[in-house]
Amino acid sequence: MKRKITLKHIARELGVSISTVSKALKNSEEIGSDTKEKVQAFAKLYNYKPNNIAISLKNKRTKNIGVIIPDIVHHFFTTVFRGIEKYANAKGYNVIVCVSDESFDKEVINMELLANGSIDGFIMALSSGTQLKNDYNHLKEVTEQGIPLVLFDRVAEDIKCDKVIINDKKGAYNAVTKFIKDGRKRIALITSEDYISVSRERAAGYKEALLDNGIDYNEDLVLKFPSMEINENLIEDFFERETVDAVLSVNEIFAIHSMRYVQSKGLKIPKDISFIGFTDGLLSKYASPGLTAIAQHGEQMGEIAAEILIDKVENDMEEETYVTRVLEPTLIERGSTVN
Amino acid sequence: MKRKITLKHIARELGVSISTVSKALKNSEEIGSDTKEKVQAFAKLYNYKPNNIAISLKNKRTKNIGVIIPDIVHHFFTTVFRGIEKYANAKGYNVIVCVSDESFDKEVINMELLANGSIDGFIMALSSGTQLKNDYNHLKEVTEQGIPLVLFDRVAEDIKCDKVIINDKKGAYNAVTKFIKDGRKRIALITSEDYISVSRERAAGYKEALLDNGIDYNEDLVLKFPSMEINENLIEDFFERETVDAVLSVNEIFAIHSMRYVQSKGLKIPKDISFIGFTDGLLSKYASPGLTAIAQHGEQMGEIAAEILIDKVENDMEEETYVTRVLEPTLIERGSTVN
DNA sequence: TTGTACGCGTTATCAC
DNA sequence: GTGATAACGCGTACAA
Repeated sequence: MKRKITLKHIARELGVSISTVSKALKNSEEIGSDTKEKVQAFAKLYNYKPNNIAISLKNKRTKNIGVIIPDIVHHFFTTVFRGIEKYANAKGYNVIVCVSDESFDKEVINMELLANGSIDGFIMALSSGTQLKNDYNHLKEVTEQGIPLVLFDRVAEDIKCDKVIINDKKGAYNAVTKFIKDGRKRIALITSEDYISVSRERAAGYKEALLDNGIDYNEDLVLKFPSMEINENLIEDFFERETVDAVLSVNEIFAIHSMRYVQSKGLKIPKDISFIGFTDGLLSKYASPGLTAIAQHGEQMGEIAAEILIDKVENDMEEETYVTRVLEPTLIERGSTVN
Repeated sequence: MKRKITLKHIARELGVSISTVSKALKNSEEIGSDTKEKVQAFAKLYNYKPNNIAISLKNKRTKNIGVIIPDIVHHFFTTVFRGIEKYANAKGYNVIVCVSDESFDKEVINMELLANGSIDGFIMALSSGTQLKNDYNHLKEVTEQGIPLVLFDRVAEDIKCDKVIINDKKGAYNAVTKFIKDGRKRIALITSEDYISVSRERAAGYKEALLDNGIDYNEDLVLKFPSMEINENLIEDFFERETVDAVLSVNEIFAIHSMRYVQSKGLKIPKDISFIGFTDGLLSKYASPGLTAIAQHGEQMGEIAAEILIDKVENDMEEETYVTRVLEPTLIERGSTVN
């Protein structure tokens, strides 16, 4: 087993000093060409590579960025992650991922762990636990230490940092407007509780689109799930109770379950009832009929977040100026709506 | 902005030496209780946390594990990752993820980067590029440096390291056996090229099950995609050319596309034609009818891989003994087959 | 042209 | 009980 070789080994072996070796490997002008050659040849032969950790300690830069997301087995987050990883890697950064599992405590623990020197900056989406608790002290502590932070998707108003989001409200607004144009009258919304920032925004867009088109907002047509977990009974109850001809869902899973349920009841999609769902993922694409979806451009979101973060990391400007980039959602039309 | 505080700061502030502070914080018996109290109070007040990088340098242990996977936007890999992350986190390790994007070069670059001190061990699935090239020198170099490596899912015979796989051959064998028991005669296989280890194994199981049941292996019934990319034309040609009453697919995507195509041609699933697909993911669950699937137990796979790796990392035994854990696949029956 | 000395933050050993 | 010193691996200002 050939252990990693260090400058010290090379120096000892060649009978020169460590700094000579260091300089020779950097092709420093100070070093004589014969010594340089000798050192470089030796280094190459033994495949010398500087130790990242030592360099990190010296430079106070790890070239690592920390990503904390609520869930990794989730198409949207995965997509964002790909964007982050792509950009970061191109810039020579590695990505450390921690999953908060929607839990406030895990989010805090992971964050504090990474903040002790392991990373140069954070990119994260708040866990639902954190949004529910509405406690952002862990974020504040990190930013006060001068560690850059970029939030995406699930953000909070009162955290001072850079943010990348999509215009959720507009996405919902456009979807509902399309329903109305298509002649739909009883438009339902399937969502989660309001403490999730994106759900709140989407619900607002839903409501506004209705009102702008002279349709009353009817709370009976809104099905709110207490968590991100699916509950078949609630779906069943809802569709038994209410007659609707269009459904906007804040995520794919809720939409797909609803589609299957109404289909099992003999309704035709999109003739009898129309569907649009947020997060243009695999399920939307492969459902039958295909689910018209509001694309959130996760990959782009990730790239932008990484770009903002790395820029901050590399040019640590003292001034506290934060940007919020708002991406425009896109409606991907498929068989679940008429077009 | 309150920068991170170090032992040195505390020492200077309290007028004691650095080593005294270090010991006091570790509750060392050597230090007087009044000094200890003073130091601990101060450290708490200023929220002192040891610097991970410095500790890593000293201990030659990073408490990071490197995960290199071909693709993150892929349900199976994502599932495995969750298992890894869960176990690693519970053991106090962080996970650095790199995506090889199915490319040999990226795999090599990422691996070398991380191997220079950033991680204590690797968990990875080979990229298709690497399997095609059949070049494993980068893995060899890493293991020869004494860095533990665990391969999962996409492995190669001649790499000396620990491995976690599922019995792909058996999964395919069982699926085909089920088809035959259900009275199916013309059983197709949709797969990718053989250089992908799992596809090769699955094809072998398919063949063996046929032969064991007295059915000739007919190459015309095997549709091979040149890459993991879907190609609608190939599917169309295949089903126009061949009449089949059962299809085993090495992944969900191929299966779903095929199902949609034959449905569009008026065939009924499972009456006229039956489907089973590998990788029990979201698509299988939500297809209509649901796709009977061979579950690969990704999360469990990840946990086992992490367990093996961390065990090796923490008890770096010199003896080179490697294990290969083989998980049993499970058939999840849904509407695409009769049961 | 080469080498010495110091610092990054921490811990362990040994001396006082 | 407390502190000085060395070491982890590297880079660099400064001295020779």
